Amino acid sequence: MTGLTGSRERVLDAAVDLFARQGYDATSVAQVIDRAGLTKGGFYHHFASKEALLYEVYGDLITRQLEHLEAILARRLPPGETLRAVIVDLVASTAASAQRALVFWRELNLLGDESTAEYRAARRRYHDRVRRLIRRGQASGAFARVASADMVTFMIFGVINELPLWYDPNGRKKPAQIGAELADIVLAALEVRQ
Amino acid sequence: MTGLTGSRERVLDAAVDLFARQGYDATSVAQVIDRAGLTKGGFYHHFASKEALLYEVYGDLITRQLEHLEAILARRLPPGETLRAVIVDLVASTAASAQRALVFWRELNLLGDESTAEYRAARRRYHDRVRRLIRRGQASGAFARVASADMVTFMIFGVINELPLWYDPNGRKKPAQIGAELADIVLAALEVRQ
DNA sequence: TGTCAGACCGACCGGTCGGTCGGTAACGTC
DNA sequence: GACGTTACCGACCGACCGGTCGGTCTGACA
Repeated sequence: MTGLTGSRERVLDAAVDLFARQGYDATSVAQVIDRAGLTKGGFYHHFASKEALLYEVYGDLITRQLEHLEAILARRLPPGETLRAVIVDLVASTAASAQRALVFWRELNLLGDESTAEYRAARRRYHDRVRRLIRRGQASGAFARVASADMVTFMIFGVINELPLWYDPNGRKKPAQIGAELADIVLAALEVRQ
Repeated sequence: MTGLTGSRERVLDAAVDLFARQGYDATSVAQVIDRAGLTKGGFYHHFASKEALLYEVYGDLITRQLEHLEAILARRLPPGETLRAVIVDLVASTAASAQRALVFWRELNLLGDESTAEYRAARRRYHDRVRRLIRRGQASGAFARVASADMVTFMIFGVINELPLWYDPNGRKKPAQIGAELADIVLAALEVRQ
């Protein structure tokens, strides 16, 4: 029955799972095709290289997240509401693609060549957008200057990047709840008090 | 002149740097010995295997951090001051051994066998101590219940684990300053307001 | 001067890696 | 029913991997 599904997708699914569990380097092409149920020849018919497989695993995850971010920013809500929406959305998309997010975040720092430049740039842009949002909020008085915008940004992405390590899709806490909780802490820290 | 230094140390230094930059799997023994200036035979005279090298890179970092933590807890300061001291100390030791911390944190999730059980247990214990500290602070009313102790803990370790990725030893911000800033945000989030 | 141990050398080993390639079977099209 | 295309097979390749091992050099000590 699985034969009906495209080999491409089966390979991709197997690769995501293995890369997430063992890492890219520690996973051999043989392992991937073994689980996907095809052979070397079949694999290299669909993919140019093992590395191409890795890029495909990344997919448009970061690009999609960036689009979401731009959409939220375009709504021009107050800084607090904007930041909350950004965090909730980012947690949701990260949880929904937890394995891919894990591979993305773990391997991107290792592949230093120009082939990952696109993804790296997208990630940096996401980072910059959030930092600017916080900095502007602080400048306008909406957010407290309890810490630098850089530190707050590192904190937000620090949790979310590690989310795939502890998030359990079958657990009690749903992504929306996790996102809300995280937004609560961050906004509490940034709350202006007199 | 470098010949005066022990080969062991030179190998270890080279390994830390290469592992941090490229990852453990992507680094070959040949690369390490090439940089350290000795040969295969010399390397295997000092180390039992490539994996042994990795354990040595971990060293007693996590154990030392755990000892620091216990010492701080033993002082029985108020929750707020304890948490601040813990964060500042953890940031300081992570920054001081940034490369080792990076390798430790990145590779530990990949090596699933029993050889890393010791390190894994130590890390989990550190995690548990901090979470309990926060939970008790919330129970006693010292900390706000803005979010679950789990989430706050994930946030603290999330930033610190990723610190080696952006921390610059030659940068303006010193570890003590980073630690203080991080403690400020966390404590601001946990501050009880009426 | 003889001896011994530790440090180190470098050729070599079996195995695994990512990747190639000539071939074949199924199928839509005319 | 001939033909091109697409999907796939599996034997094979050279490079490189971690690790071994017989041997050499050197310095401390007797």
